[in-house]
Amino acid sequence: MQARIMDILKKNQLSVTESRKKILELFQDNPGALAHHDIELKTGEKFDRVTIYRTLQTFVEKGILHTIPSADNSIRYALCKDECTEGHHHDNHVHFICDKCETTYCLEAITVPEVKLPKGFVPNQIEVVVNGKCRNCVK
Amino acid sequence: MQARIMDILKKNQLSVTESRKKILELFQDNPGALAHHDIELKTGEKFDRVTIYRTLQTFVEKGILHTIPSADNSIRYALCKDECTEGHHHDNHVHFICDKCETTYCLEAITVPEVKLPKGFVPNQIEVVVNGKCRNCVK
DNA sequence: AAACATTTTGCAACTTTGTTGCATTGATTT
DNA sequence: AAATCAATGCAACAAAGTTGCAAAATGTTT
Ligand SMILES: [Mn+2]
Ligand SMILES: [Mn+2]
Ligand SMILES: [Zn+2]
Ligand SMILES: [Zn+2]
Repeated sequence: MQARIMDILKKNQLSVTESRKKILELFQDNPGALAHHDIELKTGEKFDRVTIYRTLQTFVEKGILHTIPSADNSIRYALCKDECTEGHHHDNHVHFICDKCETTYCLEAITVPEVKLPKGFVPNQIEVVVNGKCRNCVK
Repeated sequence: MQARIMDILKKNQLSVTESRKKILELFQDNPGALAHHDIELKTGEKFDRVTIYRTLQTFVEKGILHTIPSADNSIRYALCKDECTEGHHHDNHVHFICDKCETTYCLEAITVPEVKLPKGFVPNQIEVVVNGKCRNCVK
């Protein structure tokens, strides 16, 4: 695990710091996505809020994390697969946000469908976010 | 136009106030979606920020406006079609956010595609948001 | 392993965004 | 036009996000 984390940082030419290690570790240990606020809680006052903002920003730029849009004003972040590189994300999978437990899943196996657009519109990225009950909350 | 606006408010049993009329008017005159901040600007200090928050909230609850998720922490709002009612939205169309001019379009003609989910996940709502260049910015 | 150069961090100060309670104002009903 | 009820604006706050800068940590060179 620890090795994996170092690798990711090294590969992206990022210096290995406490906060970066800890935050990456959080994402590796957590099944779902995390919002800024979740990270603040889970790191327990250990790092400054500003550091967390900057770390997340760096990770997104480097292609280590991707963002998941939402209609509740709290962007969620999740680990990218290896194909993502600096400035070039390829996270074309569907995301699922549970209405009950709020867990956000990367459904890696479900790729986003084709979408036909009106004449003149040129797509760059397509986000598909599904809300509903997750497998733990459905019952 | 003015008639239309009164109708909408009346139909939803909302009292007809300056702010509600003005904000609805904004949405009718604007082709795309608007974020809270846009509305503040376009109404020019005329209404209290709190009033705008509450008006938007009311309109969403009543099925007059729907929200469009984004990954930039600013929810956009757009007019619903007539089928939407209190607590029951049916805005199952694709949204397009232009990377250049930031305009957000409701592509009413494009309905959201089917999405197969893993076993145990029960969908409630599906949001499809496309980023790219709009017909005015492409060229 | 020390000294140097370069990043990253934490703090402070600030801006922006969002929330809540309450008195005043405004809209609707009689 | 009075009475009733709902919506607004204000104040005071809480939460989220930004920026500049000195101090600390990291990586690199000797
Ligand atoms: Mn994902
Ligand atoms: Mn729409
Ligand atoms: Zn759940
Ligand atoms: Zn455009």
